[in-house]
Amino acid sequence: MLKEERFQQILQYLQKDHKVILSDLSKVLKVSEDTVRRDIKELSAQNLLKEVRGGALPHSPGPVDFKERENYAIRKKQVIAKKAVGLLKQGQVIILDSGTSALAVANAIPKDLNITVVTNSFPIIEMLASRKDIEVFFAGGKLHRESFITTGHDSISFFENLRADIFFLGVCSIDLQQGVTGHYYEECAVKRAMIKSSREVYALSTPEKLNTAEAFSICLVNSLSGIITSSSESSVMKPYKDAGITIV
Amino acid sequence: MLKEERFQQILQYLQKDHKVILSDLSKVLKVSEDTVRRDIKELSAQNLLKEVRGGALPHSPGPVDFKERENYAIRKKQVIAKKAVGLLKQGQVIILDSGTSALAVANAIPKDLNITVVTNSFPIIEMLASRKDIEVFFAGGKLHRESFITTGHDSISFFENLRADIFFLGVCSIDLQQGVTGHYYEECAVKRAMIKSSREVYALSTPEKLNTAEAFSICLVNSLSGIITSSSESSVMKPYKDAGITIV
DNA sequence: AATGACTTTGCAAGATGTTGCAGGAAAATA
DNA sequence: TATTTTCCTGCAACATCTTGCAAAGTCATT
Repeated sequence: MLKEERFQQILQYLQKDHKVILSDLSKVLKVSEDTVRRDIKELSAQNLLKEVRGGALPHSPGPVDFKERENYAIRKKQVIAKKAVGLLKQGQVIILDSGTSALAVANAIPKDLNITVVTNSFPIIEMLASRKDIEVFFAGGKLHRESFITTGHDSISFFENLRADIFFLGVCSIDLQQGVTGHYYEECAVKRAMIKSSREVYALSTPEKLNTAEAFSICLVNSLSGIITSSSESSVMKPYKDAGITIV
Repeated sequence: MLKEERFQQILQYLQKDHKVILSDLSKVLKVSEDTVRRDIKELSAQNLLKEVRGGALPHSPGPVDFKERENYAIRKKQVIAKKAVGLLKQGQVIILDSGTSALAVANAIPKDLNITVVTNSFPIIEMLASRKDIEVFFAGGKLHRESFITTGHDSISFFENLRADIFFLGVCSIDLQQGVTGHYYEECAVKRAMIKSSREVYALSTPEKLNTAEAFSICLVNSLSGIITSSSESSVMKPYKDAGITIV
């Protein structure tokens, strides 16, 4: 059985019984208790459960189906998120964009990384509110209700006065010719400022967003340090690789 | 049974019966009284309940749930909120502070007023997210987790570049001699900037906050345009009235 | 296939956490 | 004050966790 399979099973049991116990899982999954313990430690680092002595509990014992729905979207993008946080190094300053992909990245930030997060997205603030190990800065500006972010001059100038190590550009359309494009003018303007202020820029993109374009231009594909995607089909990514773009 | 499970159960019983008794819990949870005592001591250290001789009590009377408490507080402060929104005029720019009083004001803003709200409080943004008739600006800065606001240079300079009609100063201590004072240095610094940028400043204060003082000074009482309070007892307010302060 | 770098797994020894118990201290009650 | 109840402390037995290590497995490259 693959490690990821075990992860899924552990989370499933947790959802069903509202707790899991090391010795039980060891029997059911037919691996040693040590392995289960290590699995749980890893899942805990991803904020998917709470590690306790002897087993694990759901992270929030509150209303299950409410959080579940949000978690669903995040879990689907965990492949992307995992790749993204893999790029992070101790003490870095990162910019997190809006969108569920960026939210998944925020959720996946490991415990002991001591990074600083800068964002203009309210959902990300909510996600990181309880993470006392992460320093969080928020870019002020006008509330943009469609994306639940701030935009406008204030937001842009906030990012202009900043130098970040990595910027994770949230879900948007990517096309080799058109570059990266977005739907709202104001939002794209802020994204451009974020790009300018970052040493590296990684676009988070699910495969279906590739080879599509929207109204407003954000940047050319060669401005990107790389594209992070969940796709394993190399055929979709090949044109980008051929164009010299790093695919994570 | 896991230790954390016991914790949850103890808290559950506490919520249901408004008290728990060591000997009872010992029987129900099938552990020794000493263990229950140690559990309660630990929960008490986390401020989740109040340890008393022979058992434990809920920490604060009233709703335990976070959101519930928010609603509860808002309802209590509706008198203040109603008085506050009575001062508003079409098209004005207002600054809303942090705290539940200001949140109650945000909640009470009438539909057709077309005002612009500026704030550094995340709960207020959440409250106003669906109000498409209100233009909302948010002051960026460093996330201050205790109050769920932004603070620091960015936040202050945001307010410095602003001219508001009215500022509703959130819950804080007021005393005739000490003036208006607050608990966190950073928070107070932002409040001072808000005051400077506003034509009128109204303090929102429940009666129990009057004649108390905290560590950091925000302003003198004569810098206030008035105090908005729910108290109908004129005896409490008389010294302030005598000092020439408007009481709403 | 074979190689080498890397990850995963199970094991063992020592460290740490948890629990119930006993004896004495402290607080409430009579 | 005497008595009862509850609380704290230290301790021993036990369960669980951490760490390091070696064997087995995985993967890309040759």
